Amino acid sequence: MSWTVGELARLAGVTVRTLHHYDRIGLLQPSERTSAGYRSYDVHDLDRLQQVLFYRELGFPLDEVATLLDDPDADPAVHLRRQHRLLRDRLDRTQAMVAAVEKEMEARQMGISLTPEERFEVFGDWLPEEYAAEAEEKWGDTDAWAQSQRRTAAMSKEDWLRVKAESDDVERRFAAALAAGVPADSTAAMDLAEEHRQQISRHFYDCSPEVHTGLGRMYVEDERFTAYYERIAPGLAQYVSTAVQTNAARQG
Amino acid sequence: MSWTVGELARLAGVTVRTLHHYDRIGLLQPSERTSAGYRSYDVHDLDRLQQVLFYRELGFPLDEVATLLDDPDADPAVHLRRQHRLLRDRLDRTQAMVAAVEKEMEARQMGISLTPEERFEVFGDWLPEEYAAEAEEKWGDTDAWAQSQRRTAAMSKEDWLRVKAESDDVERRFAAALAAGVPADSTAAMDLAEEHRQQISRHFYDCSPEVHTGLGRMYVEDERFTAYYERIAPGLAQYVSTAVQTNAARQG
DNA sequence: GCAACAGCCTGACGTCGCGTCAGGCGCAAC
DNA sequence: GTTGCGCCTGACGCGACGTCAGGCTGTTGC
Repeated sequence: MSWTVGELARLAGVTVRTLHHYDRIGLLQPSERTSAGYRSYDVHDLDRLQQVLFYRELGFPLDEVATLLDDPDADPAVHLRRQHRLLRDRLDRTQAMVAAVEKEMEARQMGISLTPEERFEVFGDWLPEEYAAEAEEKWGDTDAWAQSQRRTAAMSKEDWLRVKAESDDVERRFAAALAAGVPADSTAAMDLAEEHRQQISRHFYDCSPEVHTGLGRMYVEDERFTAYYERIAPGLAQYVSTAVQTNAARQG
Repeated sequence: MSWTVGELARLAGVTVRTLHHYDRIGLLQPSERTSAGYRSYDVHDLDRLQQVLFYRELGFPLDEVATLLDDPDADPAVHLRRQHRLLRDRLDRTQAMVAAVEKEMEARQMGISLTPEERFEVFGDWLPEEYAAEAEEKWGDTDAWAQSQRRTAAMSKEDWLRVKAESDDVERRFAAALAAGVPADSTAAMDLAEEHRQQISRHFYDCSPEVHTGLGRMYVEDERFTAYYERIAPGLAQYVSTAVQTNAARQG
């Protein structure tokens, strides 16, 4: 059994142009061409298209989709598990948005209004979806990653909220220290950094001082992390980074 | 209280460039400029930005967001209700995708594989999200729309599935008639069309023969509907359209 | 046996929602 | 008074296609 572009397009609910595009960029090349140059897709191509559409729907850029699908040691089961996780993340996120809307409706009915921070909270909940893929790219082959995957996979939504509350707390105390003018290389700041390290070890993976140093560097080098901390308070990314790295040096 | 671009960007989790862009295209213009030309956002701007981000997250193009927000008789409560609905649609859709992934996992474990149609089913479930906005644009001020809104708002997920199964059935029988060479203006095809009309009346809104004629025209004129029917079978859009319009003429 | 027509092909340019410089002004701090 | 961060306005770039234009192919109807 094989399909022409038009047939596959109808089947999958995309346009012919999209399939042309995927061909051109090498994301999905038909396994055959007829003598007249017509594209001919077989069942494996169809399989791949399904995966592509899945990751695309979840917001992955096409080049990342390509690297995910071309990873030689990612069998179908790996993809299915990952997709399952990503979807659950999305469910959680959507539920959070529902909750936010309901909160606003209630507030409105009671005639009160929310603070600016409260109103944008739901948009700031970065951490899951977007980052998951990149993180795996970088550290997918490390023990830490596997360990983190196992632990977080077993976590319920309530577990997540507890973990998030705990880390929010440390972040707030970091921000307070920064605002109070406490130097980033002071003992107080380093103690916060140490607390941060132990949190990671408890909830995600063994975070040695060396690993923590790497994380600290990333907070100022990877703009995603930088943006995350800067949204809490300007200068916080650099502050936490310094505290973490000084603390690691103290331990070592 | 007012905010500079940078402050608002951090608060809302977007970039300064994004706010510049929204200003340029008129989607969100700061209520004031300082003497030096600096943008100054007040609490209403902040309010509007939140709405913009909400609709954007739900996949609306920015110009549609603008028309939604600039609608004079859409008070905040209307937006909240709509957002609540859109989110519930999204929850359903995501849950359907989770179910699809789990179905695949099971199939894989039992060593069987799904049919191509089954595998793309989840991507074909058009109808809600994307269309909702446009539909309201076109018919938001009609009685039919209000009626449909009231009824569908009260429907549970099971109700939806029942309705969908019913309409799928008629669509399949239309496709079978087309495949069997039954003319679109035959009594058999018109009977199917009549069944279609009564389904709409039962589940959504009073669909008079005249309204049904309009719908029929749309099936070939609006490419979204055309695509929907063409995915079931090539030529089905035109076929259903003709059957519906001939049937309406018979009634009239 | 050939005309008609739907479907396929390859450029190539357009669009949307920003990202990313470049070059320059404003203002608060040291 | 200069250092430096934040703001400004162009202007070009990019990802993921949409949308013609111009031409070949393959099936169907007479």
